[in-house]
Amino acid sequence: MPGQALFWHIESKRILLPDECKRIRWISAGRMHSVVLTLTGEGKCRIFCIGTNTHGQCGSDPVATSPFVTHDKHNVLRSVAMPVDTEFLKVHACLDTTFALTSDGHLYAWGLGTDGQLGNGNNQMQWMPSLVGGDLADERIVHIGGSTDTLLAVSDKGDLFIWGQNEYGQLSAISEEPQVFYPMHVPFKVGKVIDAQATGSSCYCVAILKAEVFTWGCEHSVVLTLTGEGKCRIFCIGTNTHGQCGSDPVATSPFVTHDKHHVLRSVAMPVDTEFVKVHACLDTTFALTSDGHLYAWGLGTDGQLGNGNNQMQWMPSLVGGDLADERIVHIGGSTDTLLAVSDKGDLFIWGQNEYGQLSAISEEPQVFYPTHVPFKVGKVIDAQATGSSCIVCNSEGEVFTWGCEVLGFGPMVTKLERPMQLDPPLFASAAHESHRVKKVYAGGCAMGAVTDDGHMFSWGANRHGMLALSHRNHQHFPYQKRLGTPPLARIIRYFGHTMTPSKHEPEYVVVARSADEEAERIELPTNSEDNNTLGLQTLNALVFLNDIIPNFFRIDTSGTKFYPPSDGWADKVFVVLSQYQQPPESATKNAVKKSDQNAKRRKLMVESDDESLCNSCDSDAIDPMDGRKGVTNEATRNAAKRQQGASKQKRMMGKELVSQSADGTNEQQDGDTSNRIVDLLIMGLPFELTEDQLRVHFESFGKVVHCEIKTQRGHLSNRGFGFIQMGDLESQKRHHIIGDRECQVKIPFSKNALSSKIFVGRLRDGITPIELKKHFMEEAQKIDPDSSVTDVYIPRPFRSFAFVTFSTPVVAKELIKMGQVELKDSTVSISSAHSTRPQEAVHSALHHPSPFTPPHPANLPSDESYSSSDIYSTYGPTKWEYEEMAAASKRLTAPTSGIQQNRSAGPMFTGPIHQQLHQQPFNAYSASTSRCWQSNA
DNA sequence: GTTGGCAAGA
Repeated sequence: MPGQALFWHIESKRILLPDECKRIRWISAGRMHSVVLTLTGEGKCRIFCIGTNTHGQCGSDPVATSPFVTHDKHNVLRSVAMPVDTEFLKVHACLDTTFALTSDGHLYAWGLGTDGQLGNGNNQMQWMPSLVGGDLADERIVHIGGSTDTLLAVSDKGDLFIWGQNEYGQLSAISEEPQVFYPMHVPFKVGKVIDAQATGSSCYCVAILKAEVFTWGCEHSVVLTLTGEGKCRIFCIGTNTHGQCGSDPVATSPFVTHDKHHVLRSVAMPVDTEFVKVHACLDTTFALTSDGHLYAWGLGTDGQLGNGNNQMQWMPSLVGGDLADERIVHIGGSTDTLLAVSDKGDLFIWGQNEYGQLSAISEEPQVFYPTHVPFKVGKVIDAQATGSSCIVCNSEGEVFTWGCEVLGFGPMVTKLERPMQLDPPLFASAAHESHRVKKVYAGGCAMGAVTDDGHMFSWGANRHGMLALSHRNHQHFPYQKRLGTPPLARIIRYFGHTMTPSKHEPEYVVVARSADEEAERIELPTNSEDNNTLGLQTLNALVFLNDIIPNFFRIDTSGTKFYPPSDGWADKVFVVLSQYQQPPESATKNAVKKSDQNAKRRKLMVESDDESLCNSCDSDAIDPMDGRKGVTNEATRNAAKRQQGASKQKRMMGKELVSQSADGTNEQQDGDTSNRIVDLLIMGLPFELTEDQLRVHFESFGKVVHCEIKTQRGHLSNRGFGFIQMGDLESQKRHHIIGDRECQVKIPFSKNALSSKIFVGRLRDGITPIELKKHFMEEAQKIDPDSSVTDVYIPRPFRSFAFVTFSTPVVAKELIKMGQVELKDSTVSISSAHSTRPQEAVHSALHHPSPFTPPHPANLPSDESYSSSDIYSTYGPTKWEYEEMAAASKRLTAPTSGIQQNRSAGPMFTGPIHQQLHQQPFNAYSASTSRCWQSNA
């Protein structure tokens, strides 16, 4: 930004930065002066001060020049003459002293030094910047704080240094003198300090004791802090509707956990002792003391509070049951099932038991007191739980799981009542490497493990791609994640937020390999989230066996999925004609002739042939177990080998049967463009991708007429999007993974395109996005059976309106024409959603925080920091999906069971048919391979 | 009673 963008008004004068200063890096304000760190176009650092210079705090001689003039006759500021020409990261101003921190960790100071603020051993004023000495000499300083005359610095190691004024004894840990003239290391046991500040009479710092110090639940977070005196303070932020933030949700607003100055209020703990860990599950919060006592507050409907009842409780209380005489060292559990571990390595569980994850101790759906489980799993060191399963690791580095859904034993094992050990070689990233696991993770429906040599593995239901595996399939075995991108913190975050969304039970379509009655049969799950449609990605043609009804199947507009018959899929058997089984051309033609002359059906067959072609080109979509791989990366190959070696089970893996390719185009397409060849907008491209690589990718789907990647004006770097024009319509409608990124292929905005979004007014409070989606899905289908709701947005705080977007503008148009619809016993109004985008731009320019605002040190990016936006990242669910998941997680439906495991099986009929179709998955696991641990009980 | 985040040629 140009220097002129930043100015001060002093005595009606407009003070400017020199033209060469193009960017602002940091600003800080003292009592009567300010300091700004800028970067020139060449990346040089320049520091400017403005304001009162009576003590030299603006970096010029107050005797030689006017004490107020820090700018020239053109009102352009003069930069402070720094003794080194290096990179500066930060500037800081306290009352009358100024500091600048270099990128190599040296601190410079100038201005008032009467209380030793300059840290140079004396109490003189000094207008020329000088190096701050004392214990900082051999340290790499990363932070400077202090608003008055007491200063704190933090080194890259997290050590804390203090100096300056000590009139109130705030530095009494190091000195009894009223001033400390050199920075001194303070050996407070506060862990790794990441931020430190001081008032006129007190100091505080935020320290990281352990990574677990900050955890988050469904709608709230909890942080454990230490004061300068080493006192523990626990703060919660977020929704307090169930008292999970530790204040009375009735007496106070359920959302306000801070005072009018936006300062958080600490949770009133019943004991003033040292806390070592805080933990949040969905709507309940826990704090663990150093002497092994666990406290809980928040939602207790499933017995999460472990106090014997099912009440909500905002005041922290001691967790009881079998924990009473134990010294607890760990608390885990991401949803409503909790696990605690004692110092002896004993395991205790309580809370929700709807999926039998606690069936070793109880048959009830809830367990209200922590109960010791006598599993023979060795000395437990870490324990976590998803919404339906548990995972522990022991001191030998062995991992055990039990419960429901994906447990890491392949698609066949979806229910275990007792812990079963995962094969250790699954956790070895190479033959010679360690396979000892030291830490396990669990979210709503996925798990993870980290070995003692730092390798990370994950597995579970891959909802919304939350496992960041470059594909959307469930991961049935531990799969090694290459760390770096995305960083560890982010992956952990996925685990923390992977809620199981509610879903209607899918139907199962019985499909036979041939019309022969003896032929093997398989059940295919329908997409319950999409009207029980059956995806066609892996099917070449479907022939209805029992009866032939013309136009029996309706196919969606993209030609990729079947709508269910009017009386559902049940009680019918279908035959699949696979291209691997029969000569494709004649067989397909015969099938068409014999069974159905319908033109739409023929079109489908042509398209589905094409679909299989697409699949075989899409390297990421290919099963790593399958020989036909394209560019499968090494990690995938290793994992494939590992999985092959680790399990003798025959299994069918591969892509989801349910089609996703319909997502490739979105609501922005209008009726015309969807059937015309147009330029396609490709978003989400890897930044390093070249046009040639993009062309090669799209050429595998057909002729490429035009290919272009957009770059910054005057730069070579790719802006992450480009345009493609394909030679034919069919290859235009694809779902693409380029590099390791899932890219969105869209038809660009057309100026005269109709809007697919409506404004819904007069909504009653309490309506959820899920309810809105469901209702408008029904409304949409009355208008166009092929249409659907693609987005629902309810602005928060609730203002009685929402926005609903449909897959086609026709639905929006018709609903707007209707003007209103009945929704849950009330009438809601419908009107067009007028875009406010131009105003939005103005609004944001006026009201958004200035881009100059320096980030809070605690928010600076680092491997261990995370922002709340991480959970909405490319890899994870969108905000709306997240909200939906969070809401849904409160009424978890029965986990997938039985045949649904086939959802992730496929491609169809290229491998053995599932042998155990009609058996319960638990039975499918043979006793001979079972290493199921039995309870002593 | 009109929007979050995403980010969008020529």
